[in-house]
Amino acid sequence: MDLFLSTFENRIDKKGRLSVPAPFRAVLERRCDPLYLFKSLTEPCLEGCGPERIGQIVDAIDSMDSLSAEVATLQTMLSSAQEMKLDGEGRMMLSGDFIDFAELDDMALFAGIGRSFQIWLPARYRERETAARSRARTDGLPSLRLGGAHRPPGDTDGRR
Amino acid sequence: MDLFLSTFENRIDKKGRLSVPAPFRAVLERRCDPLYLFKSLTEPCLEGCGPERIGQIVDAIDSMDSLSAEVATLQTMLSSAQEMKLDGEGRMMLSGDFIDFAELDDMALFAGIGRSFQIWLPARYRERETAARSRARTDGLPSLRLGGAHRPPGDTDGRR
DNA sequence: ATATTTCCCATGATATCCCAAATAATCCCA
DNA sequence: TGGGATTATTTGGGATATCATGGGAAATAT
Repeated sequence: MDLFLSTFENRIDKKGRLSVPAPFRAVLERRCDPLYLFKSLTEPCLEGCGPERIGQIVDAIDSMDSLSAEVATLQTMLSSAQEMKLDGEGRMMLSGDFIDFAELDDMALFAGIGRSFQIWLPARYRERETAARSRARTDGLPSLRLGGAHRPPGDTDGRR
Repeated sequence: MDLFLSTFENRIDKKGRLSVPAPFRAVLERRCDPLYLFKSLTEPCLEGCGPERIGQIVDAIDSMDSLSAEVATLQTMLSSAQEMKLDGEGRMMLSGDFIDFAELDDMALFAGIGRSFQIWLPARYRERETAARSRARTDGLPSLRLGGAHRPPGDTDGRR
């Protein structure tokens, strides 16, 4: 299973183009997946993912009560989602809406978080990162249990 | 699975014509589907879809008690539905009834929500989006099953 | 006949494609 | 292990194509 990991910082040129980091492109290309971006529901950043995540949202909507507030929320995600077409060099064009929403100017930070990634204003991402780390120090770590079944024998605990 | 995603804001010209966003047209053309519009049952907007969705509504009605109130409601959707014909440039003409119902003036906002899309007065759509986002921040996100292969292996859906 | 609607072409704005330069990462051999 | 060479990646800019929009003319209806 290949995942989106690590962070990358790329420039947004004056035409609004932004290179998708080559390792992220490689993940998508291997799966022959197009890239989707949408506005995060809870944070000032963009989320990037493949089609399976979008499909989950569509299916969830179909299986829910169409009058519920939750459906409206999921619809908001879809309405902000775009299939990004990449040019020959692996760049995408960010719409003005995306740029405004994430408050980007000339640099964008890609943060891989496994099955998806986020795009942040670099300064804001770093604030968040230090805040999260200091929270971890005072509040302790969230409980992490790594997949019990497929751990090699001899591995005694699931903490990092 | 190609879907209606993202939002587009287009002008209604003085002849009453409105361009259907090219990506939405592409979805319909690929399937050789005509476009249907009908009045939303629950909100002041128009719904757009292909024939399969209309068929679903018809089937739902057939399978229900024909005297129920729900059937009457669903029939309302069908009776407001129109097959839209597009001109060579991909524009449609909205009837006065549609314009009044969605309270449109000179701009229309298309919001893709997967298998269908909606047409809103832009300002009204934005209110609704803002409300959904603040709800998501306070109430949290609707639970989506993540990670689970939720699709049989070998299913090629979702790829370009 | 008059008002609409449909078809057709023109235009400007914007996205896409294509090639080249600059930067960063990797390799290879001493 | 160091350092130069090679390759991969990111960035820039000009040319081309696509799309939304506007208006005139032809067709249709009232």
